Amino acid sequence: MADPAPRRIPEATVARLPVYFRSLVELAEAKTTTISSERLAEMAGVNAAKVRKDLSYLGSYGTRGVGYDVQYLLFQMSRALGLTHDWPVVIVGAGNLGQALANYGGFGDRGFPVVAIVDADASKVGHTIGDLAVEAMDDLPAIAAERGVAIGIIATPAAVAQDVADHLVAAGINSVLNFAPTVLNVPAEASIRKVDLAVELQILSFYQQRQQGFGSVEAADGVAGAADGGADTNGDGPRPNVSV
Amino acid sequence: MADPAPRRIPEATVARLPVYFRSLVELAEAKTTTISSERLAEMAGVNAAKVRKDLSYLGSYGTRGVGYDVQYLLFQMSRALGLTHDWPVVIVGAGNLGQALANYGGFGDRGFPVVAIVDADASKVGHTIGDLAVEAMDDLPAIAAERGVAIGIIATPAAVAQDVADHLVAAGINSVLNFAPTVLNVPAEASIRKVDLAVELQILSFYQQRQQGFGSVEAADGVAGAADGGADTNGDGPRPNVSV
DNA sequence: ATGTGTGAATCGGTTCACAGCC
DNA sequence: GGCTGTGAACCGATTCACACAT
Repeated sequence: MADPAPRRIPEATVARLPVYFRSLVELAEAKTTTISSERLAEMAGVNAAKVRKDLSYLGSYGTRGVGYDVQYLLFQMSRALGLTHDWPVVIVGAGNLGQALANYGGFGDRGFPVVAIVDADASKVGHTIGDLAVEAMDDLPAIAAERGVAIGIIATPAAVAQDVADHLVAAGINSVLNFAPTVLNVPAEASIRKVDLAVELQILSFYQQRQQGFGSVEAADGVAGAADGGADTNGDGPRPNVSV
Repeated sequence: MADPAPRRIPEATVARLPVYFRSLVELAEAKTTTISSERLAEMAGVNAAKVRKDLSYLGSYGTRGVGYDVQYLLFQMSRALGLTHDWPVVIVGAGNLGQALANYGGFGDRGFPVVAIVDADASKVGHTIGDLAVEAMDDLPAIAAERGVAIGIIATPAAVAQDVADHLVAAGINSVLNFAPTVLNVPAEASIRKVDLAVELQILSFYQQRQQGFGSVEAADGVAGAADGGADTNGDGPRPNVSV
C-alpha cells in the first residue's frame, strides 16, 4: 500500500504529461513554489479542468484552496514519466536526418543519451558524427544489449523502415520513434510514435486551402473558415489556438 | 451546385487523409487501378470502417461491390488536401535543425518548396545552405509577400519561438509548423502544428516505464502492460500497433 | 456475391459544476 | 474565500451492422 497506486492513465492524458512537465521545470527554475491549475493550464496551453483531471490520474497531489507544490509535483511527474533515470537511445540511419539528430544534443540533456548511431551502408560505417562513430547495423543486437538501449529512432528511407523496426524489436528495443514516412507494424508489446513532416505540412495545407479556397467559386453556405488547425491533442474551444 | 460540396470534415479525419494519400500514391505507382477499403485500411494502418467513413466525408467516390478507383480518388484527395499547387515554405532559424530541414529536400518534391531561410543572427546572414542564402529576419515581410510564402517552419530556440510566431502571422503567414519545445499562441485564423521530439521520447518513456516498472514492488492487480503506444491518431484495437 | 455508404450504438475524452478541504 | 478532486453531462470520434448499388 505504499506509493500512489498506479492507475490506468488515458492516452490523451499521457500525451500531455510531458507538456506539464516542461512547464513545471520552468516554474522550478523561476523559483516558483506553488502553482494553480489555472496558471499551469495557461502555460501548457490547455484549460484548467483538463489539468486537474489529468493530474488527478497521478494521485491527489494538490492542496485545496492553495494549488500544487511545484517541487513535489515535479518529482511525482518525473516518476510517472520514467524520467528518474536515463533511457539510452540508438539512431538508425546516418543520413541527413540521422546526423542532424545525432548532432542535435537536446536529447542527452533531457535524459535520452544517444549511445550509438548505426547504418546498413558499409561505406558510412566508421564516420564520426559528433563524438560517435557510425556502427554497422549488424552489430545492433550486441550494441543494444551492452549499452542497455531502450529507444530506437528510425531515420532511414521509408523503404527499409519496416525492416529496421523488426530488427529493433528483435534486439529487445521496443520503444520506437519513426521519422520515416511509412506505416510501421510492431508487436503489441512494443510502443511506437511517429514524426512525419510531410503529413504535418499536408494537414496545414488542408486548412489553408479551406480558408482561402472559397470566395470566387461556390462560396457555399455556412462553411466558415474556422480552420482550427491544432488537431491531435490540442483543440481548445474559444481561446486562441494553442500548440505545444 | 458543381463539385463535391465542401462538407465539414472532422479533425481526426483530416489528420489521416495524408496517410491515405501516400498509400494511394504508392498504389498508383504500382499501377493498381482499384482498391477496397479493406486493403487501403491495411496500408494506412487503420481499420476498414474508418477508411470508408473518412472517405465518405470527401464525397461518394467509391463503387459498391467494387471499391475505389485509385486515380480518381487520388485526384479528389489532392484537391481536398490542397495539393494541386505548391505551398512555398520559409524556415525560420538557421541553426542545426533549420539547416537539416533546408537540406532535407523531401519538402520541395512533395509540393512544399523551401523558398527562404531566415535568421535573426546577423552573423548567419549570407551563409548558403543548399542553394539558399540565409536572409535577415527583418526582411521576412518582404520575402513573404514577394514569394507568396504560405507556411512558416519555426526551428529556433524555445525562448524566441513565440516572438517568431507573431512575426510570421504579422507577415501574413498563418500556417505554422513549430519545432521549438514550447507552447505557442496564435490568433484563431492561423493554424499551428507542433513537432516536439522531447515530448515524443517522454511519451515512449512513460509506456516503457510502465511495462517494466512493475514486478518487484506492488505488482497491483490488473495493470497489464497494454502500453498501446500509438496515441494521437493511432489507436487500433486488437491488431498489432500501427503508426504512420 | 461483393464492398460501399451511413444511421445507430458505443467509447474515450472533455467540460461542467459543485462538494470537500484548506 | 479559494482551489482541488471528481461524478455527471456532454461531445466528437470510432465501430457496428446492414441497406443499397453494382
